[in-house]
Amino acid sequence: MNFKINLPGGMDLDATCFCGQAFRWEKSGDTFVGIVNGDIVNCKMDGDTLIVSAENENEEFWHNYFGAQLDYSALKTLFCTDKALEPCVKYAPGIRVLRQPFYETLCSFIISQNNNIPRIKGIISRLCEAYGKPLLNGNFAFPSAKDMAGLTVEDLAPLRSGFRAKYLLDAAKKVASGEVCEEKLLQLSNEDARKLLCTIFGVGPKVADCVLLYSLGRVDVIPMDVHMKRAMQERFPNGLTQDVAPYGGIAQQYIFHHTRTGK
DNA sequence: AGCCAGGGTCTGC
DNA sequence: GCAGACCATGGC
Repeated sequence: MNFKINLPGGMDLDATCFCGQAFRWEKSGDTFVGIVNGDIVNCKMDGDTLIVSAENENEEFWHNYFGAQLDYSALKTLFCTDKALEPCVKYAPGIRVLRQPFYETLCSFIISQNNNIPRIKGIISRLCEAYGKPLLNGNFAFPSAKDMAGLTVEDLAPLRSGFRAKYLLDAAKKVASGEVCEEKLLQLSNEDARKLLCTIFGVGPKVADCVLLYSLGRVDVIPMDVHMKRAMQERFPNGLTQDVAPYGGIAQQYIFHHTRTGK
């Protein structure tokens, strides 16, 4: 099924898919192919319009996924009133923060700890291949919590995820049992949701904040990794402005991408 | 060889 | 509450 989504302020698919927030997108010519919720998704931009080809016809879902409810044009105008933030926005103005499936996001950022992006992608790819549902063309869905809840660390050995394997299994068990679930988290404040996420063995403040921002839509949450800590110290000694703070997570994405790949 | 990568846990003060 | 060791793996 094909449909179009209007994205105010446009989107740079290249920057958005490869700025360290999502790990299951590939570029194929001028098309971007992602695996999302067990669906192979093909995307292309036409001006400010996103053309999506996917089996999942729930337009609401894709609106959510690509943050279509947010006017990035207005956001960027706001961000550029901060002269320290402006160069980060101008460096890759087409970045959007995606709202991704809960369990996949949780696992992905558990895997991300003390790790680099290419290796994160590799581990996730091997996890899907081993325990995810087969899709067309040799693709695999991200496994569900129930798919993984009965596994052992030995079962995860082929992933070469190192010390993170036991963390993944505790996340799988707590999500499969409903002890930690998206429905609960959505009702909680940032602080309480963070606390609940941190009951998972191997989930600390940074991973929890990534889940809050990239899956639960808390765009005011700023995950602080080493790059962001450095960037904030050097470029934003007084923090973000009061006007920007409610969208701090989105500003973070521009800052993170700029400090990592800019010069 | 040593350092770093979108950290967290555990121990000891 | 906070610093430091330790944790697997791979690229540079």
